[in-house]
Amino acid sequence: MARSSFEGEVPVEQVEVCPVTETQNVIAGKWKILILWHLRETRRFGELQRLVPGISKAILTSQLRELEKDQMINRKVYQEVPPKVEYSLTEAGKEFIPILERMGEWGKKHAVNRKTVR
Amino acid sequence: MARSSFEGEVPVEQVEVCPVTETQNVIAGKWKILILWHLRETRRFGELQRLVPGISKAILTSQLRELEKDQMINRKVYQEVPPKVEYSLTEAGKEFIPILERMGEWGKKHAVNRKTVR
DNA sequence: CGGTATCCGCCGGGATACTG
DNA sequence: CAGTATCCCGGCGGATACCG
Repeated sequence: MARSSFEGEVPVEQVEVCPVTETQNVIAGKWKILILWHLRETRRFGELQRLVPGISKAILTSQLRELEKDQMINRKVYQEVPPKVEYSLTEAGKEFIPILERMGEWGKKHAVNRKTVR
Repeated sequence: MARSSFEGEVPVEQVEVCPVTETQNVIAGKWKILILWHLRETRRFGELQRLVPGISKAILTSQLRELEKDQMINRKVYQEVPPKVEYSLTEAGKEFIPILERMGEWGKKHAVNRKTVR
């Protein structure tokens, strides 16, 4: 997969990336969709942890950091004691919500009884 | 995560599944989006392998089997020598294409320079 | 309160060889 | 031509303990 360093191979830079797959990668984390969904309203860290049942602090943090890197969410730190951090959607994140809604409609109609375990 | 068998725990069946996440899981395979995209037209196995550069027979087969289980694609076997198998989208699969298109638009606009490696 | 740091298990995907 | 059958590896996600 263009990972070789043989001479004559296509340089990695030239491999064309599919924007659809790139988009999929942005939301590919196990909890990211739920997180984005709840971030339609600004939320604090602990609030998110309550809203996403079963997630640990460590994992929630890593998912949030990745979403932040991909510029889906903003992270606002209030310098006070006790600490307070607020997360919200960026413009890109907001524009993604309609897609989530369409995925939800499709899912209710078609992905109800899926067999593949994942 | 509701995997325990402790008494008093919520039975797995009652755990509410998010239809958006379920939808995400359907297309979560590394090559599935590309495969679905090319299957807008009916394709043969070897054709798909040429259209999805870098995928092996084994992996292509597994991705196709999963898509089939999730009822995104049809698999039609022609009983002849040499073998011939045609893949096509189901109705559910066809209805998913518009979502892929919207993901593509979003991706071209926002996911161009992502930092997260995946 | 909102995080890090560390360790670890699982499984999705890759390589390769073989087949009806 | 269109697949199986194996073996293997990296990395995501989970558990737990500690921190400013």
